[in-house]
Amino acid sequence: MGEFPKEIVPQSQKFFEQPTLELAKALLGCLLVKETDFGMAAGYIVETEAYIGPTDRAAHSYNNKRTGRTEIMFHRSGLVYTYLMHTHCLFNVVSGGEGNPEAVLVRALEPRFGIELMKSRREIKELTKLTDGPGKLTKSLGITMEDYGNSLTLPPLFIAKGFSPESISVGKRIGIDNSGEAKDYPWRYWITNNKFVSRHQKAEYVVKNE
DNA sequence: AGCAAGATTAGCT
DNA sequence: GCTAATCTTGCTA
Repeated sequence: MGEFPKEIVPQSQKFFEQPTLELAKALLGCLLVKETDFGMAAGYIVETEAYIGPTDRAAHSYNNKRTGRTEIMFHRSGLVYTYLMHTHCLFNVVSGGEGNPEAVLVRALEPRFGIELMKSRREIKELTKLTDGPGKLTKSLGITMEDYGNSLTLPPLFIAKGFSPESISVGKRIGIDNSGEAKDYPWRYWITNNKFVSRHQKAEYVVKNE
């Protein structure tokens, strides 16, 4: 780990073993780090969504559906679940524990390290459009399907300790309108007033930290 | 082997 | 707000 700034401290396996809704909140403020041959890029997680497979119609693993794509969700918490959506790779943290297919989708980051590298990958200049969406952040960090199934406690792709947000907003998840009742579950979390979130939405409620 | 759908994005009206 | 782009997965035959 000598090549990383010393403030980058990976989260432990234990961190990923909390209940999925708790983990989705706890991930806010954490640093998502990706290392490649071109260098390291990282950003603070500012927006997440929880997917509780067995009973959540919006989840790929709804009704415990187990396919080549969802297989990793049935494994231990803290692994990488990446999948392709149209032309984009989306990044999720496996949760729920062995045999319980749940996950947290990371939807937006606040760029922190390797910003020039991110800009070159996206071919844009505006900082606020670099990682404000699930497909944008994977392209900026260089996350691909090669990361599928790897552990998030170790390089090249891992989650490190960050800061504790003052306030967390809670709302409905994005882009799942055809998922029946599940579309209204308040399982989207974002750091209140953060300008890097993927979309502005009215919060169902707000959680203040002391 | 064929096909429909999709946890998105960029660009245009 | 609306639509095209673009391609893999998973389901049906």
